[in-house]
Amino acid sequence: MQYWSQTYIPTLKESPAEAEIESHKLLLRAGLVRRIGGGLYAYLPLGKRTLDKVAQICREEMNAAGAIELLMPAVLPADQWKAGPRWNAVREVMYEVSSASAQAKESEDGPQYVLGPTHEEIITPLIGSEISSYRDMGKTFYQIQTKFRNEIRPRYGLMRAREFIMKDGYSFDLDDENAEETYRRMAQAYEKFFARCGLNFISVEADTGIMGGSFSHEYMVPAEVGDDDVVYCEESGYAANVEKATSGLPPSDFQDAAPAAELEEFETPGAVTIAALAKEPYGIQAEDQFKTLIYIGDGKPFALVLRGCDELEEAKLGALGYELVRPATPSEIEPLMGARPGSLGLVKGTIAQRDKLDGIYADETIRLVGNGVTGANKDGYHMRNVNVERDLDIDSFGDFRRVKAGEPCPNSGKPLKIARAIEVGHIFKLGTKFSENDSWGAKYHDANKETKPAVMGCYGIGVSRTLQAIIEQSRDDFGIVWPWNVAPYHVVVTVLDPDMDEAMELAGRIAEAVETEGADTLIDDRDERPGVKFKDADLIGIPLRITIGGRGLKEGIVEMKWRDSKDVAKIPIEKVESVVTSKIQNRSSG
RNA sequence: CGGGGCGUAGCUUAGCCUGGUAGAGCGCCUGGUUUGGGACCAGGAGGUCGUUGGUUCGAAUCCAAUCGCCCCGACCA
Repeated sequence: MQYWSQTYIPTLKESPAEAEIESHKLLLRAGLVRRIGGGLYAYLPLGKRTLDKVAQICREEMNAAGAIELLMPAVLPADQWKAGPRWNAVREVMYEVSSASAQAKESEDGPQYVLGPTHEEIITPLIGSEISSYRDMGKTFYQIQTKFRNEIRPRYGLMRAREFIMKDGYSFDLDDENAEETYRRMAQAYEKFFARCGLNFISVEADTGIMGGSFSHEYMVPAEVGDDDVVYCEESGYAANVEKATSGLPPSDFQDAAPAAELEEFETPGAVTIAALAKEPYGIQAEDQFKTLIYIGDGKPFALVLRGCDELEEAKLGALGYELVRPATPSEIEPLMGARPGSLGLVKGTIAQRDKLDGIYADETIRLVGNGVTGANKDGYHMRNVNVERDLDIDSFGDFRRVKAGEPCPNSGKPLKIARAIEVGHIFKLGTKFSENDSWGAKYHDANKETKPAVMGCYGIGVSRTLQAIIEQSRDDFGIVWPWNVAPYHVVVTVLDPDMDEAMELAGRIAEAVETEGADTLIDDRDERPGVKFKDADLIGIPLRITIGGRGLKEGIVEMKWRDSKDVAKIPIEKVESVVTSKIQNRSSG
């Protein structure tokens, strides 16, 4: 048990200006965290307690799923990253660490150390050097640790911070089959973990991004303030991150629209946007236009074509196999194509330097366009009656467009919905991307003495982000409404007259009884007015409040109120210990 | 990195446009009256007005630079 006067819970009546969203305001107002710098937070005692609760539940579920906890350093040798497959891609989000004496050397060779943003590059050679027999395969290791990522724009408090707490796990299996079994087991552990945190969440198909690997799922908490868009269908259960989502457009049996008219060039002075061509005097619907985009992949330009009405989903460019991809600049585009952006097209024979293009990729849905319009690679000119097979110079087709709400679900055909969500977990089946490396990978000898790479998976949970996601989802006008399992204290005994020995003794007895049930108790013994105590108890969101007041004592009762209910129960003092403990048993088991 | 906004006491902010040397509420300290949903009275402490430079007799106020924070975008393992 803890006396309020002995701990430190600095609640605020007003929200500091730094906070924009409700969960961030409540983190500050309830005295859980304070900002130290941009994207950097100190956990005050109440925040630390809650963070520990979330981490402990995570630990329990990982252990229950057979994972083994370890702890790796946060300061990592840069050489180990440089030897890995994604140094260049990941470097810009990494903090570099240098000692004063090493700085001169580092300026030439890059940093000597980095702060760990994740640990594949560390655990793979670690386990690789430890394990060499197939008998030792089938292990999953995890740690709960501070991670560092130089977010371009930290925001929303703990939601996207430069330093955050993460549970990262890594599995090493004999083969694909075993790896997929591990993946399923971790997925189940994730479901249990988020459920125990009291979260409403969904798992969605996700893009593997820079991590690579064969497939992945994200755990998403629906919330307006989320950073991700989730595409879903209630009918079929289909759910995917918009980066990954596909729709039933185009239909699987569709055919190219038939060419019907002669290709011709026409003047379009000043019209350099899809919208401009859609207006008079041209009146060409966006659906009937081709959108041509030039990107640079690992230094090599390539072209993309989509329907004018569609947006490129950049994450889908990952399928093209480049390590670093960025949009080309106008000065790169003009000599290549022969025109500035706005007049670009991919009609055969019109591209100034076709041989410089590393590839021309088309979204499948452009096949729906017949007699379309595209740029002529000549400023101020477009071409009409453009047809896909006949006229466009395409190397391959793929899925590059971003799905829009209302499009048919790929499984059920019903309209897809889109919702904002917070990503709180992400699991990947990695395959052998890391383990197969000859010099530092993780390989084992099988029963036939053959050397094989371990089939890996990796599993992340944003522990500190989960904490804030819980608040975002579990609050009301008065403050946080903690789910039982993650509440910093389960019960607050609000003593309205702490000067009365009788009241304080009763509070102590109740707290002792409650703690034997495993419930953490906070006794509000402060010399404050009742209103202040009630407001603070609501703000910090303790699930159960027992109020002891002089008035009630005269009647021989105390009051019991759940944070998520308006009802106040009056309980005779002689029964209070048994009543409260039985209520707690119900709540903590349910 | 591009666009926008904001930096005045621990927190929320007024004052800035139209220059004359800083005010309020909350919080904090002292005393008193209060005591079941953020009390009241009296007194008090606390601010190099983000920083630096410039204009001016005089700068929180005007100008410039810089730093920091917030929002939108880009980015996001």
